[in-house]
Amino acid sequence: VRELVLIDGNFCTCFIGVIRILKRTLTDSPSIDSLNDVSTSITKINKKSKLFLLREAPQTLYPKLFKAWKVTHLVFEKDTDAYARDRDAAVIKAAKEVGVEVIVKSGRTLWDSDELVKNNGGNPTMTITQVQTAGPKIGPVPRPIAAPKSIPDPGELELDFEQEQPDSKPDFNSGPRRHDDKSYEKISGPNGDFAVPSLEELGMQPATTKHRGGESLALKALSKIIADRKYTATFEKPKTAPTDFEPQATTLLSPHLHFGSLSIREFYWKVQDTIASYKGKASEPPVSLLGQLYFRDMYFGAQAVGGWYYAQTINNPHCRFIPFSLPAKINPDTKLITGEFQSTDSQAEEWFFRWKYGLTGFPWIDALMRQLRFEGWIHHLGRHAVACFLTRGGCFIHWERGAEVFEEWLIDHEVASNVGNWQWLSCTAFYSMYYRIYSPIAFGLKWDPEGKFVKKFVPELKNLDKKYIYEPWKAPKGDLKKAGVSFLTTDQTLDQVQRFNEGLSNPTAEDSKQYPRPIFDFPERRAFCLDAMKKAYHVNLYGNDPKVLDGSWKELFEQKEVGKPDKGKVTADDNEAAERGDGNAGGKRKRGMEKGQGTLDGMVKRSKK
DNA sequence: GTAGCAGTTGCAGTG
DNA sequence: CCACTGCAACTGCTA
Repeated sequence: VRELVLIDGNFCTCFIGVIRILKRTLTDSPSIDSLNDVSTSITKINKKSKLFLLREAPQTLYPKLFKAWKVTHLVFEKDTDAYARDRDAAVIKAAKEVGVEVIVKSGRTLWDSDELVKNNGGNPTMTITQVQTAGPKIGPVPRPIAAPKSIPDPGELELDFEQEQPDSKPDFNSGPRRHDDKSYEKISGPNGDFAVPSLEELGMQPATTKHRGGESLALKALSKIIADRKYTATFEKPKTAPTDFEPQATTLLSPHLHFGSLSIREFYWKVQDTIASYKGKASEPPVSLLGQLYFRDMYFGAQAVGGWYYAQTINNPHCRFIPFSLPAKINPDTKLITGEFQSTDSQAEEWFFRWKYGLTGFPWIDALMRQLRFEGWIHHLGRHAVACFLTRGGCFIHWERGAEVFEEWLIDHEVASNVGNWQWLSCTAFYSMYYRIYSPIAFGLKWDPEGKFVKKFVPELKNLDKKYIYEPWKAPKGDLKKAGVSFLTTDQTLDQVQRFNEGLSNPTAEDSKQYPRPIFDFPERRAFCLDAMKKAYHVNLYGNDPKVLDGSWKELFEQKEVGKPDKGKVTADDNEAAERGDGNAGGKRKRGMEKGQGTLDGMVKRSKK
């Protein structure tokens, strides 16, 4: 983990932001754009000023900086991410010790996530309804505040202390880095001017994404959206095509919300005012534009309670335990995930890496994963498709593995939304209709029967007849020959995966006409997953269950196996579980436990019948 | 306390 | 092209 700290001004006000350069690879130029844009904006207000950037972690930097620059006030935005809470607590403590006044403002979400939780009975917000009830209790979303008209001069910028470099491990950027990271050689940057670093300076190759960052662009994009009143007022997420590109069907403003280059209040009120003045019938949450923001607040509210455990299954009381392949390794002392996964299933591992690099042999899935890797953004429904495919609707691989890939590549990545959506799609939290499974063939076909999206991102298949574009393995030899397409062997496919994993090969495979065969028979895997999900729902364990923690969950699943063929029995169990009334105390959820196994902690508060 | 309904966006088949 | 159903079936919310 490396951090860059942004500082401006040092008299009575001090504008401070923190940017994490974390697990960023091929896609990240919006972060750099955002920094440059805010710096330019500051200079426009005061020619002597700009964004002053120091290269050191805030936990170690601030205590020294407070003294060196005689800081009187520290102002920053509240951040409820688990890491950020720890970091900010350390910084606040250091500030208090030297008498620096700390002002924390909330503005990352519509409502302060801790307040939202308070107004939801102290519980994590797990449904959109809860957000829509709890939010307004806090009050209306505040109107955005205009940018300052003046900013004081920066003053002296002398640094009378040594730089402390962060740990070099773990180094998430070692893969895509092309030469040494020069950004940490000097605390005020290579030229001593506190400048924003370039990707080159960080040792990274040029970003492949076409998406750019910065407030100027964000406001322009927002104006354009608002100008289309009908689009803004009648937006319905499920009716937007995940296959649309240039232009995409949704707003593409999420990266700006992530980087802070667009105020969520600005967005909320611009949309709200447009709806208010719209003559026709406007759409409503959850499908409307504002509905999307409510979901974001929902995930932030859930994270605000869960802390570090929100982002993993183990020790998470709100995450259903499902025995997916490739679960995380756990530190037994902290019960936190270590960043590595258990590598005991070689087939699952092969499937995982082929999924990651867009080589599953299912063109719809591969196209989406390549769009993710090179552009850092995919449509929400596209994310659904690949997430369902990796987890409960295909590979049966752990959602944490998918979330890690999204964290690495998405330019709009936020822990709360990313983790929450992976839990949603894997039916481990927020959502439970696991029998609704996306087809890697039918879903793309529904939106894009011509296969334009696939042909754009899987150019190997660009000459293939649309009839086979979602199922090239079904194409007759003649059609394949005409399109110049041939199939990679498994070994060749794995070589390709290896090259991509090392960041070596030209990612677009522009000149290749070779494409993998599908990793598995989808209908077969669909049936397998349905069955496995059903079983896991009946066993009904959550991440904080002692049996999950100590590994004895395995026995429950084996016993389940024995009773499985008798369908009537399962139904009877269901009924009994429902009758039992579910001792649902203190957030410990143990619903529908299997008969004869009801000895787990906290579950046996049977309501008297 | 409970029954019935609805749920951000499934799919395949029918009319 | 749309609306509806059956598939086999989960859970929060509301009345």
